[in-house]
Amino acid sequence: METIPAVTALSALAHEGRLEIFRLLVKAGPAGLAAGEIARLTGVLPNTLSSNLNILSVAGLATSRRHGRSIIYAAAYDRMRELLAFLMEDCCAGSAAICAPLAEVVSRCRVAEAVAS
Amino acid sequence: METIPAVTALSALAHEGRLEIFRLLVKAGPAGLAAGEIARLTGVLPNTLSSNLNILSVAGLATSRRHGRSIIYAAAYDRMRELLAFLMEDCCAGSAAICAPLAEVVSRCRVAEAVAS
DNA sequence: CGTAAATTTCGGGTATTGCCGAATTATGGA
DNA sequence: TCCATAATTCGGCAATACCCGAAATTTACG
Repeated sequence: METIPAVTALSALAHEGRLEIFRLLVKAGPAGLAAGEIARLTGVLPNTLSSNLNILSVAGLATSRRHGRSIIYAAAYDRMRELLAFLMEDCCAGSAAICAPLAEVVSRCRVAEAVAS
Repeated sequence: METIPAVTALSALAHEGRLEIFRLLVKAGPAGLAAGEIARLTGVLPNTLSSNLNILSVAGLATSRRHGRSIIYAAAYDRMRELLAFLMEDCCAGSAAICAPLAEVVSRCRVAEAVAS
């Protein structure tokens, strides 16, 4: 991942409301959530939400598809993984002090998945 | 790590110039870099740099100490690790699709460190 | 002391962001 | 067709971010 898209993605996540939206989308999984449902869950106005969903989409962190009258948003797992890889490889360039301890976090994630499935 | 400091850190990194500064600091290691040296390396004006260094410091991503007439800035490895852990655990809450593939990135970082040492 | 060097702080002007109310578009159903 | 629903787009306003030149602060050194 290059610098500019990484900065765009970081900027998209550097907002409390959008971070909450992204969190909801990740929890919802590939099935995603309708915009209206996100508005209901978060309590934000539909137009504000629409703007923030668009920012996440432009940053590549969310995808959208129409389903009847609703538009379903889903987290873009690949993009988020790319962003994390960018940050980690960027950080690890000089030292492993940051990334090496994250091995435990990664392994915990895998365990969580194994338990869930 | 809680949401607010995470958003602050993300916001600090969501800026091309500050991301470049942080990258330089990480590469420089615990020894850090003098503000003037960063200014020379990046070509930004000293006052603009000072402002961005302050933003990184407030976000907890950089530390500073005086050394003679210079002020040495260094990357705050712990804070960056906390931020990455926050993002990964936040992402992994529902699925390992994002974090599990990062195991390879982590292992590559460790190898790099082993080679370097 | 007095001066130079390193960095920060101050003040501004411009650009961007964020939020809201209102209007608009798009879809599904009676 | 007509209406209700879902979501977006538009216009404006307040707040914030960014960058710069100039001045101030802090430290080192003769």
